[in-house]
Amino acid sequence: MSGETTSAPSNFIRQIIEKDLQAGKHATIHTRFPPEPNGYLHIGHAKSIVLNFGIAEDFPGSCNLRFDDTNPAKEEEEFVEAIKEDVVWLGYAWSELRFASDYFEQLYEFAVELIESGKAFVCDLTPEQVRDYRGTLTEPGRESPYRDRPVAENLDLFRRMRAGEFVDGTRTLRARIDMAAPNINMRDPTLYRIRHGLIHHQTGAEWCIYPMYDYTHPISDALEGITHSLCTLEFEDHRPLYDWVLDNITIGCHPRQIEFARLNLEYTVMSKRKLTQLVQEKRVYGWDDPRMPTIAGLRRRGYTPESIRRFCEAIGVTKAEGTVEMGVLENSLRGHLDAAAPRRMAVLDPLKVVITNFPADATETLQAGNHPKDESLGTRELLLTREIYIDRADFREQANKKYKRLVLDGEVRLRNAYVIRCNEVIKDGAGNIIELRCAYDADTLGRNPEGRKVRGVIHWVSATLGKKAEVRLYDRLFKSPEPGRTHDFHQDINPDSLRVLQDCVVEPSLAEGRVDERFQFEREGYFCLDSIDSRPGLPVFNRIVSLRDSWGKKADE
RNA sequence: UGGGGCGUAGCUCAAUUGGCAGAGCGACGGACUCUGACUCCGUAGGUUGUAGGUUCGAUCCCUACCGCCCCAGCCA
Repeated sequence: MSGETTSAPSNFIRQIIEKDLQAGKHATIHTRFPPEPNGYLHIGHAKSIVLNFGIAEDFPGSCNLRFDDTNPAKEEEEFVEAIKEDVVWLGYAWSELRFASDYFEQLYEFAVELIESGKAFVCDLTPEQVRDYRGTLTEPGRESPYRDRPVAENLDLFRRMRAGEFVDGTRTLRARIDMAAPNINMRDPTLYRIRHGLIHHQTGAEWCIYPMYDYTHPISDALEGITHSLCTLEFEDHRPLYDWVLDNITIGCHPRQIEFARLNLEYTVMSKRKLTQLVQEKRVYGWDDPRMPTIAGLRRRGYTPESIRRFCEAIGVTKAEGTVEMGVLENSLRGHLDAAAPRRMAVLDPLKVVITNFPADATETLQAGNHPKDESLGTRELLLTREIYIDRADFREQANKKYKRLVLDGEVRLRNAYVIRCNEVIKDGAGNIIELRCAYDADTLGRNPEGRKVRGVIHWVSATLGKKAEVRLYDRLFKSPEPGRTHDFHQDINPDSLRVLQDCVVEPSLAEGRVDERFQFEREGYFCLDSIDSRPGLPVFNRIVSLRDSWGKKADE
């Protein structure tokens, strides 16, 4: 499934890079995407991926995938693999695959250098004391009593920290910067902490001290020759520390950190903490639940990599934080699939129609184009029989003139087939409509009837030859555009985010569908086979997104 | 109340760095149509957060306010 490639729109980061290139600062551009493997990637990460990999593609240059794996308490191999799969699925190839843990030895050596130059010290304060000494937003902090330890003692203590001589929480390595700095990140930040008993997914039990993000990230970037280190806004305060680290060690590279606003999407949550909760509390079926804003969820839902890339380019990159309407994501999929998806017919809420003047045992084979505007997508055969299903919503006993589907004593066209007239409505004892009796006009295949206009077109499937299917309709996971804005986000969970339709009937050609195919069910939306639950005998379709519907919005029912 | 950021149409973003405030999406209306889709045409929508100042001229420069976001993990 391919689409046209449009070049990514410019943004302030690309402009900075262009200027740096013109100024001769760099020969080529190197970026990186640095996820922490403590959860699955979501659509917000996609924004960063498209930005970083997109820049590497366009300038051109390279982009590494680097796992920021400095906290083994939260990280797992499962997430490493899931993240790699997501990046590949989005259509990108990293230049090099790295782990921050690849640099643990070098990180240690740079820490020794900082100690030797008097820029770092081993601190014996407890976590509570450190918090106390740090001061507040408005008051300066106090210097640690261990701040002026002799270099030799610091060296010895740090070596013994590594050797495992001290208990968790008893000592840290701290940068020696300025406890009175108005930027709290500069108040002698922690560089290393002690963590015994953890099995790191990459380094096993080799280390019992782990470096902090603020120390690890700039060095990892520099070691990889990154030219532009792109991150989200909350790290803006950390940039002085990023620069301080690189300015105070012997390293021949100083990447430029540039911050941009993270993505917020209406009617969903994007924080890993909340997504993890949804999974653990079983509010969804897993990280890949089709209602989740994770890449895995969107993939299972049926979103195409192309549509996600389009979306990321459409929303732009700035420093102004905002919330993007869900419709923008949906439209990116519609735009891609309208051009690319073959059309099919599926009846989601079947109502039997007997075509009384159609021979009982006959089957008429009709040719139908797979796409109204693209003949290259070919044609398929439709099987018309005496008994068919139409959607319950496509019939009313009476309706006003704006309603252009089937009414009693009215006509409608069966998509790709004939015009029928409804002559009789059959009801059960309770007054429910259970069947329609219609007659077809044999002279209306591929042409309009003489002397009258039939405005409506509805979809249908043979009742005897159609295949049973389950269809899952998804709605937004939350009822509120900003879940948890003023309260606990659980209160905003939409109880009707999943509707399962068991008795759907689809045209026979859909029985052979493959998981990676997307279809437009005409007049309904875009659908794909569920990759997990679909079975040969009972296909399960996910509705990726409905068709735009300007009718439903107008007050009618 | 310290520090760092951000305020342009309903949403997301532009505006050649001081020269008539635009686009896409959405909304609304219409045309077309064997998908109430797609496509096409059109309309509405703005005190550029507010108030001053500089200037012939300010979204842009200056000042002061206002609002929102982030920061006091041995998380990232």
